[in-house]
Amino acid sequence: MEPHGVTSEPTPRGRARNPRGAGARLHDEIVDAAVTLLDETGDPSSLTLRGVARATGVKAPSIYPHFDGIDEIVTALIEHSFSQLESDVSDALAAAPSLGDGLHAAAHAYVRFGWEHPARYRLMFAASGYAEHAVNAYTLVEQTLTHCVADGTSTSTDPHRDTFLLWVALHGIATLEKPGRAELLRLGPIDRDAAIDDLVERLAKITHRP
Amino acid sequence: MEPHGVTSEPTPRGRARNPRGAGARLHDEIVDAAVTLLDETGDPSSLTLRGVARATGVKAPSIYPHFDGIDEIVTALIEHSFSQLESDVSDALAAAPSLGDGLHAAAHAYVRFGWEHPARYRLMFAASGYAEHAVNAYTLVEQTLTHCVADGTSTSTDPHRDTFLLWVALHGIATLEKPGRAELLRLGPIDRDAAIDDLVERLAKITHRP
DNA sequence: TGTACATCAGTGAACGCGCGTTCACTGATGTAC
DNA sequence: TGTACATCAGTGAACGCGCGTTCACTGATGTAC
Repeated sequence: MEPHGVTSEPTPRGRARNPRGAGARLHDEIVDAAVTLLDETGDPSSLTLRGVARATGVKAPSIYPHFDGIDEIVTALIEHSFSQLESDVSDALAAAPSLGDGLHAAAHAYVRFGWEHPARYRLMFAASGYAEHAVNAYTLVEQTLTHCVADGTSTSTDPHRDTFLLWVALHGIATLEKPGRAELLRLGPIDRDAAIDDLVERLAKITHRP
Repeated sequence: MEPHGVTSEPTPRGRARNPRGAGARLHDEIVDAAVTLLDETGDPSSLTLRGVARATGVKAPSIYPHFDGIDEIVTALIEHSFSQLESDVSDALAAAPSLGDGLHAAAHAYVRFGWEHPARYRLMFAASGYAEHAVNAYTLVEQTLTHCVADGTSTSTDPHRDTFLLWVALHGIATLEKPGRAELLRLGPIDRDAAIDDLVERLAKITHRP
């Protein structure tokens, strides 16, 4: 039993103070906490300076040595998320046994990111400055598609444009959220994974399936 | 000249008190003000009860006889917006000289709504309850596509699924915001209106152009 | 080796602000008699 | 027709809350001598 009215919380949330030279560690802990907070609440308005501090296990003023305000934290969160998305996509491409497989795998990886982190995915593209980041994954796909054309896997006559169409469509399916939603929409059962494959084939003009 | 320090604002924002039986008028004025506020700020966090009251030209407590809180206002805003989107799409369909033209026109109308009201469009689909509303525009398109198949305009073998693919793709291009963004993205000049036509043709399998 | 001091990571207390919500009110307009 | 009253649309003042931001501080750890 605790003494009356005393709830024991000596260390804040189990976070131990960082050792001497490692103050910079808190910087990354703050970004990680913000990511988790957004993923768990699903609500961008939960990203307040005090809220992120709480989630990090630290008091609000401790944020300032690392970030000038919530906007800088959000910027860091977005940057972090884009590089995660980019490596998801490039890993999927790299692991595939063929170029055609690679395009399919990359598309699934891209959409999966959106389905698994819907609030974060939305925030990434809601900000006006997503341009530079998005371009990386984009050019990766465009190059692959160009190779597919050289290779005979695709009959695209304009890989640049077709990559754009594919990207736009994948972005759409990624933001219309998870499988299971189709039933909710009373559209009858639609296999969303198969839909991704269809989009790849029709928009990137992949002729023979893996 | 005004007397010292006195800014003349006798009537609040030019709004005149509603006449006797017409208290319900304020209900619609509040929704309209919320729509305008969201469209103009582009920021869903601007939708606070006090903010909407200000935009309506009324004090905060005056909201309560009409709405229980900001959530009810947002619900009304979303409903209003979906019926606007739905009539945009069905008007475009109705005005077209042929079924194939109709599909193209409907697609453009749909995407235009997203481009012209980006924050509102996002909010409509961010809410978890968009299902029932979205289904209306969806079935309208599905019926048209089915007629296109009967008609020979489309070679689709599964209009239900292809409508889904088309919708998803249009949703994608609608949320990636306005033309002009492509240059910003350093993707080179991509004609976004032509992209919409491409999506319609490839995903709804429209064979002959209007 | 001991000790004074500097540095570093982070806290506590306080502030002003806009928010949501309540309650009693005001003043114009319609209605009963 | 006149007058008392009810109703209706909306306001003013106040509250507690979480927010962002500031400032002086604490206490542990490394460093100079």
